[in-house]
Amino acid sequence: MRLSRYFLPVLKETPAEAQIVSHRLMLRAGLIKQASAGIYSWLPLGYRVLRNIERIVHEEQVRAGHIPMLMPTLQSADLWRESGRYDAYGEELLRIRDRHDRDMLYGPTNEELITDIFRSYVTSYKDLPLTLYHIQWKFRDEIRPRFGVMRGREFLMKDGYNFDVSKEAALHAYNRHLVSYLRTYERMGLQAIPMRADSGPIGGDNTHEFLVLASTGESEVFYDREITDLKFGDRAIDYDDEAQCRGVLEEFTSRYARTDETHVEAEFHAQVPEDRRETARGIEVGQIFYFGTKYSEAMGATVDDGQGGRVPVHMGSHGIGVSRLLGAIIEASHDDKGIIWPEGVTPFHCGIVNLRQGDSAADGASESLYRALAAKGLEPLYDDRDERAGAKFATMDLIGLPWRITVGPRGLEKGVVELTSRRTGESEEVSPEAAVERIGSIYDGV
RNA sequence: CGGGGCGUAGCGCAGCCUGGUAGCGCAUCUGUUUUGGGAACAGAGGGUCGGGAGUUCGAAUCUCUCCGCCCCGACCA
Repeated sequence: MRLSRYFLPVLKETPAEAQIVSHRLMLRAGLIKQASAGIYSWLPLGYRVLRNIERIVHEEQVRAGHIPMLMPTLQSADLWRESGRYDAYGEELLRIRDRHDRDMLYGPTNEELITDIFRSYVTSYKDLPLTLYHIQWKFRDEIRPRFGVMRGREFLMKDGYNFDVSKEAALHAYNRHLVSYLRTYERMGLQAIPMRADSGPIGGDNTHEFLVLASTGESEVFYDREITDLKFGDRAIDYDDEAQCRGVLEEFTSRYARTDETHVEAEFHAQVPEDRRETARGIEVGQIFYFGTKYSEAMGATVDDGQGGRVPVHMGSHGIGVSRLLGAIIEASHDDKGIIWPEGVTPFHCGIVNLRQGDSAADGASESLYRALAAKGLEPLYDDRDERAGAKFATMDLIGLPWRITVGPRGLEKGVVELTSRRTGESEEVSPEAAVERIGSIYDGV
């Protein structure tokens, strides 16, 4: 993409309403624009990151054997009356009436819809196990939206639902989700720690939240410092292997890690030596639940058990806050100049800064770099504006592309361009061909 | 919803207390000189001062009312 033809409204000054760094940077870098309280438009650059996060979530879900689909945002109140949640959910549920005076609602979650789909078609244990998921906009009419996309009212969420014939099978689904979530967050450059959580209005008694440590997080967290040394990495995993999935769960959840909702000081002290006790703040970026037959019983989702009877299916639900992840990633990865995108989610693979627009050598070298990167399947953002170098660097630093190639007449006389890491700030002079190779190899396997 | 605050040019703000018909910085546009970390000079455009009502000869300014937004608290991906 050529910056001169793109739509990237960066702000030099910080908008007054933004309190936390990720919100400020999202506004300044031209990622989002507030439409009304807790509701945002995704501008082109922010949309690219959102789509990248979505893509990673899809890839990891499919890898775990889960099946993508799409359910509507607007739902009939009738299903929610069936589950009992139409009245139980409270003011966060946005209730809407259509022209025929039918009660509708903007879905805050989808247990009812998915259970209705399931019971309409699935009648045999032979069709299980089954996990369906979608990535769809949700609406929760928060009392006080704040922190930009971190606590919006409208937000994009991946929510998945597993259906299993027994509790044991459903717990494997739970473990499988935990493993796939660990992989998902790591691909985005995040460390998200599973912590024992509270079930809230979804219900159920087996649940973990995934927390990204950040000083601006809304939850207070208590954990054993050893947990932060755990990495899932690129280990091979067979998602159908129950023992393997359970092993990962045990590895990542055996140490003390809880949010303020479930924290018990005495247990914390008993289980963790003093020098490893950490108290910090965290951003919740996902949650997994096993809730048994709560919805299947209420809504009659049963299957033949193979022995002539019918049993309600065991279910769980699993969520990843896709739009919130942008905020979480920025909170975890920025400096005083702007965002630093992890390679996995960056909106463009690298920036090209032409220091002397209009200089035929610099223009020509920039153009050929641009084409060479594109030929490798990479998408560079080429700042071809007739601006001074400082302004171009400031823009690149703000929007946070992890790599930058700087092209100028002086370097070209020596046959080199400058390759700079946004994260470390370190530069090296290499030939244009070597720069293309290096960027290509960085993104191999990302 | 309770408490606090804000709404004036695209953005950030001053002006309001003490009424006299709107200003600063950045951005934008034109021109010239510039160009290796947010350029300089000269000129230009852009505002029914959130909406409505009232007081007044006269309202951004005072009063009432509605709307929107932000912050602190109770709720949550």
